[in-house]
Amino acid sequence: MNLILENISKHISLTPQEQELFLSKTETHHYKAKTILLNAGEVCKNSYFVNSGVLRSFNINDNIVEHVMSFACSGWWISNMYSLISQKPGNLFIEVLEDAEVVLLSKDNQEQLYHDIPKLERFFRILTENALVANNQRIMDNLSLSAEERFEKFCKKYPSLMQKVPQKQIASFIGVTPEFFSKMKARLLKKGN
Amino acid sequence: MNLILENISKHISLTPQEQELFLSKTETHHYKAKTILLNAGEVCKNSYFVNSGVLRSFNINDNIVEHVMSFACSGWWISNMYSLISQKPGNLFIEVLEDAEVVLLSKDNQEQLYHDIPKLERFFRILTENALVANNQRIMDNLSLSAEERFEKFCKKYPSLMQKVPQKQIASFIGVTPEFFSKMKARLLKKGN
DNA sequence: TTGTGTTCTTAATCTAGGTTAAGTGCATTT
DNA sequence: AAATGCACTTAACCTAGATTAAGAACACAA
Repeated sequence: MNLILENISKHISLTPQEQELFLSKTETHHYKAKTILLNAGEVCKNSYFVNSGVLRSFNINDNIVEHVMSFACSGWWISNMYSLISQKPGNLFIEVLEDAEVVLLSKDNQEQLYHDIPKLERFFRILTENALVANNQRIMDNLSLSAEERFEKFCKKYPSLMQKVPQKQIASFIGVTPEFFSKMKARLLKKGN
Repeated sequence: MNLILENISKHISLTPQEQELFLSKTETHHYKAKTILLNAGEVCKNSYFVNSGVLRSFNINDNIVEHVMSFACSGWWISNMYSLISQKPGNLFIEVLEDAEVVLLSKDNQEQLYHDIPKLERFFRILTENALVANNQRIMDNLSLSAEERFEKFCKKYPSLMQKVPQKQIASFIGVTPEFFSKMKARLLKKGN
């Protein structure tokens, strides 16, 4: 079955016609690793749902340092929410890390769907609530945990990502330099586990 | 006019009857400073909308250190979203910092309202989206800015809070110790501005 | 097959911010 | 009016994590 419909059906139920309407408003594309789906400075036109592969969003500050905002693998949505809802240029890049099949839902079509299938308001509300809870937790973790503790939490939460993405990007995600991450990893391996 | 209805009308329009129904599902209370509206370990039953005064949410970790998750003043909502949606015990406290008038909306009534006035799904979706954008920004700031830069941003974003809340709580919010905050503030004052 | 780049590691050195501790100036309670 | 407790400051010292630099291991393009 279709992953995105499965995803939706966890929170609301759509009739077959509604499902078809929904899908008709999306586009599915295949992208090679390193493809940039959104550049900083552009207005974000789409939400991206990952069928397979891995994407990430990140920003680059003045010092030419990348900061990873989020990863998305199979079953996850990713976008620049700020830019998407304000339709102003954002400062996030969205990039393919591993060859991916991605479902695109444009902002216009999303608004259209809210109109045609009001239940979808509920679905996206719940989706956004869950994202907010995850972000709340990440903020608390950044305020209260050491780099080592954040790393351990990351490993438990996203075990599959450890293999899939370059570790310098995990370092960036949890908020340390690649050099420190490497040192920390060696330290953890030494003292078992 | 009623602040909460004004708030809602910025995103959706309710008929007078709907407005009345909405209000009938809420309770308004007055609380003295230092009142705890929610304790860590409890299940969060309400969303809180601040008519006047100031609230904050925070957690206390093993070391007996407080970490401020959020402030809420006039016109803002506050809750423990994790606990509210999962109905599991959370680890946040919600406390009144300055005598406050607060509108309570229980989870049950909120669900009831989604049913009776589906437009409210849209309102709360938009509310949650905006909160998510703000949290995204806070995560980026924590990853990429120095304490000094985060402090300056805080001052610009919430000028009124600087006067209203103890500075040790602002320190906690931006992620530094009160001692370092004090030192940093003195440094900034010295070099003008 | 030899470049050219990219990721990862290691190590020396540095610093932003934490810790500990002591003291000051308030409110608020008694 | 004394006492207790917070919020804030200052200063000495400490450390998690950053910076700089160099080399190793690998990928992949020409």
